[in-house]
Amino acid sequence: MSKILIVEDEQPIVDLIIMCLKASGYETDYALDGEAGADLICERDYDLLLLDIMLPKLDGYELLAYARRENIPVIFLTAKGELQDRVKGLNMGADDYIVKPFEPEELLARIHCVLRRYKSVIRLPDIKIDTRQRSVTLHDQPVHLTLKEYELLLYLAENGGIALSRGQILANVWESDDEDTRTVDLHIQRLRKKLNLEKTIQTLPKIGYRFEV
Amino acid sequence: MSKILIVEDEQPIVDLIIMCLKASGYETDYALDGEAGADLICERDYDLLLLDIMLPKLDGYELLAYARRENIPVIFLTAKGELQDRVKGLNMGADDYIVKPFEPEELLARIHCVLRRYKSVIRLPDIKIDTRQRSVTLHDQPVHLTLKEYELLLYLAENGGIALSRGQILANVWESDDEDTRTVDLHIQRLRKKLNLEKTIQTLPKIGYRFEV
DNA sequence: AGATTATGATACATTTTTGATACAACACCT
DNA sequence: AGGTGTTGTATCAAAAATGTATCATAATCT
Repeated sequence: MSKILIVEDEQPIVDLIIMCLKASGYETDYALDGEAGADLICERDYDLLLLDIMLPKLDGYELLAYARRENIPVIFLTAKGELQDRVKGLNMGADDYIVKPFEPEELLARIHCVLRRYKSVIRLPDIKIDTRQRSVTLHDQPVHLTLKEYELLLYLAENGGIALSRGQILANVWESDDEDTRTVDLHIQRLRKKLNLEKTIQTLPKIGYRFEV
Repeated sequence: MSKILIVEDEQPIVDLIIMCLKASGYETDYALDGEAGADLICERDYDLLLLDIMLPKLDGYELLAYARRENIPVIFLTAKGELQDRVKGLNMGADDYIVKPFEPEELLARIHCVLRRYKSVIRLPDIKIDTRQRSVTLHDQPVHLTLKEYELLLYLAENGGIALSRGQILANVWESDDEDTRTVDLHIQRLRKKLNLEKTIQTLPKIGYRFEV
């Protein structure tokens, strides 16, 4: 079952949440300040974080950065007045928020929703990409991709069905605006070869490429 | 009418733009820094963004990323010297740019153009054009068009019912002012053949062509 | 009608773009 | 220093796109 970390400095709230989660079969850990939370995030592997924003030592936003690094979804626990916080958190990449005080049912619903929505695994025909492990398999056989190959694959997969110019690809994967280079073509070739994507990655002559979905 | 968000840190420019847009019947919002802009983009639904590049807190490129996520077209407002910015922006997927200071008429023209162009699916009898995919189907069967064929079709479809001279077509699709060439005729033929447009693309002898709608 | 001009159809030559391969530069690790 | 892996450039071959030339056909004009 999923493992959830709670970082929240008010013990009674922590206890309440843990009770709820245990009852629903989730595994839980908790930390009462940001630093302890950060340590746990690094040490262990969680499927979801519940983060208070106002925390001693390290605040929720900083923990959010940790979470992003490890690709763990986050739900913020915000106090009533902190609408701005909420917006900022969502902008920074939180997956949801819940306003304290909340009903246990609502919390569970949101957790369920985020976990379901949060696909660290992208499934394509024959290919599976696990963004948390940064691993790719073809017919369940692991395939080694270099960094650029992996990033390119991800970009293509995320933009499946859309025509992408070389310029766009370069800008987004390489963060370059070079015009006169065949780098993209070469990496497309390598991906096609490694993952049998000859048909899936369509060449659009004079335009660029399109990843068929 | 369309809703447009302006993100620009110079209030006088904002006021000017708002005045223009209101006069043309657009609904407007504005933000004076990148963060406020990001919040608005997430909260509300815009049809178009006008983005300055140099902005406090979050720059135009970052906002562009937000826009891409929500599929909102973007026009950059660039200062005179920033040609590189312009190129980078276009590569990253901006739809147009305009150099400050600009004439209100020009801004309106570009806005109009982008909004029209950004409709991603154009439906014609039997034919569907998806501009995001850069794909064309005839009776739901994909039809392969070359770049020029595709651009020509788009131009014709956008100017349905209007008589177009070869000169106009050449100017708009080929960006050429060649006089003595049969290129247009040839491409019209190819389109007619590929998409059963013998009747739909009317020949206007001594004039040019007209796409019937 | 016959001449003239404009357009349609086809074939082909040219140019441009992409695929494939080899290799050089570079970083990283031991 | 040597080995390994990644990344991008250079080169050539293959494929695709594009435009010209040519001739047939249709429309127009005197």
